[in-house]
Formats: sequence, structure tokens, C-alpha cells
Amino acid sequence: MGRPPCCDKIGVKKGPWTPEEDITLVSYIQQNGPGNWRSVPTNTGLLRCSKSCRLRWTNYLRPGIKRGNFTEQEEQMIIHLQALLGNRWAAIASYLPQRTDNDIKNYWNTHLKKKLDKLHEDSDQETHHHHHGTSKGCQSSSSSYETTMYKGQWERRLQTDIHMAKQALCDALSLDNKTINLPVSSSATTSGKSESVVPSSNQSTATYASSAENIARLLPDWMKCSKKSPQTNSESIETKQTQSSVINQQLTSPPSEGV
DNA sequence: AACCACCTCAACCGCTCATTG
DNA sequence: CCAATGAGCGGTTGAGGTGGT
Repeated sequence: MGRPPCCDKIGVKKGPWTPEEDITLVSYIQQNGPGNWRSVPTNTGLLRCSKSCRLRWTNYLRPGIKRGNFTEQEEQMIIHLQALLGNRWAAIASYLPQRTDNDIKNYWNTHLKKKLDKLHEDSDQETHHHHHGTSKGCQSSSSSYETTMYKGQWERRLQTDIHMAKQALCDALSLDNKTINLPVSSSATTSGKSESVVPSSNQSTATYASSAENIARLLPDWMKCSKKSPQTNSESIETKQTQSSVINQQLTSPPSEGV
């Protein structure tokens, strides 16, 4: 509604974040919790717009983020969920708590899309003379999905798909226990309009450790020491123990996106 | 070693949705 | 109920990295 972009302000910095800015942002969020992004630049003195701060936090500094090296299971999950939900990356990301919507989106655009295109080309050639009645696992057919199926059928199908996605994720978790580092904060969704990521007092130390770890990971030369903090280790152990139940909850009662 | 083409991903932009007064 | 504002989402961009010639 005709609101000027917040980033049009003079003196607002753009481009890559510096380590100092990261630290400032993380320590502010440790004290105040995420949210009320509008006030973050003012209160921290960061020359960034609120959007930029939020994005930096959710996509990069937020605790529990796993970067790169998508597993086969994660890949399958993404493909499956994309077919199911379309390009609703935030919704998809809510099923992969360690991944950000941006990360998933990037991975889809750079890897999976090409991969699937190639697969479809191959299968098209093979099944060229067959009719394409069943929309089996076809990512581009989600719209025909909806238009050609009765609602009840579609919902039943969705339930089945969610169940399969759940299975796939559970498999992935059991295979990747060693590397997985789930967010400690209650909200697994990076986005989702119902975001309420205020850490409890018990969580805040773990949250801090994870954030520091994130920064340290980015800046190996800069913060090598804090990376080895024992807090981080115990946090990841705890996290591993609870991750399955967290995922189960999320999949059993999918986020508001539920179709 | 230098150049070029391609790839990746962090960050930005513009839009919509939600909330508030 | 409506307008203003804040927050979140998805598409897109471009700087930096990497591999090939």
C-alpha cells in the first residue's frame, strides 16, 4: 500500500554483513529475543534496515542451521514437498527444521530443478507413447493435482504424502544423527506468520552457543576458540535426543500451511 | 598464468498478509 | 471498517568462487 521501502533510507548499509555486525545482531537478539525487527537497527546502532536484520538472523545466524551437504533423504523430502506444496519454501522449510527457506530455495533452483528436469526428459522419452494420467511425483503437476481430484481424494492423498514425508525425514534423521544440529528454539519454522521464537530462559544459553557457533563457522579465523565450547556439545547431544519428537510433532500437526 | 564461462548462495526487492489504532 | 504499518515470503540478482581452456 504505497509504503516506501524501508531500505530507501539514506545511510542504510547494504551488501554482505561484517563479523562485527553479526556479533552486534546476535548479542542483541540474545538479550531481547527475535522479533520487533523495526526497532533492531535503532537499538543496536546497526546501519541496516529491519528486513536485512531479520533475514540475516533467520537465514544465517539463527541457531541450529545446517548448511550445505543436503542428504539424499533431505533431497527426497524437498522434492516430495515441492510437488505437494509448490514453491512454498517457508512451508517446506518447516518440515526441515535445520534448513532455511532460502537455503532450500537455492538448492532447489541450483540442483534439484535441473536434476528433475533431466529426469523428466528421460522419463518423457520413455513413456512418450503412454498417456500421462497419473500425476505421480510430478513437480509441475501440482495444479492439475488440485483441479482433477475431488477434494476428499486430494486430502487423503495429502495425508499419505505427509506420512511418506514423515517417514523419509525420520530415516534421514536416523542416518544423520551425527551431523544434525536441530534448533533449540521452540519454533522450527524460520518463517511462518505465527512465528514466536522467544527463547525460554533455559534455552537462551544454548541459543547463544549455537549462534556463536554459527558465526564461528563463518569466521574460522576470527572465533576459533568459542567454536569448541562445551555448551555447544551438550546442546547438540540434547538436541539429538529431542529431534525426533520435534519432527513428529511438526509432521503430525503441520504448520498453518496445512492446505 | 591468464582468461573466460559457469555455478553458488547471500542478500535485496517488491509484493502480500497480518496487525493495530 | 479502513488505512497505515510491520513482518514475512518468494523471485531475482550479482559478487565471489571454481573449473576448464
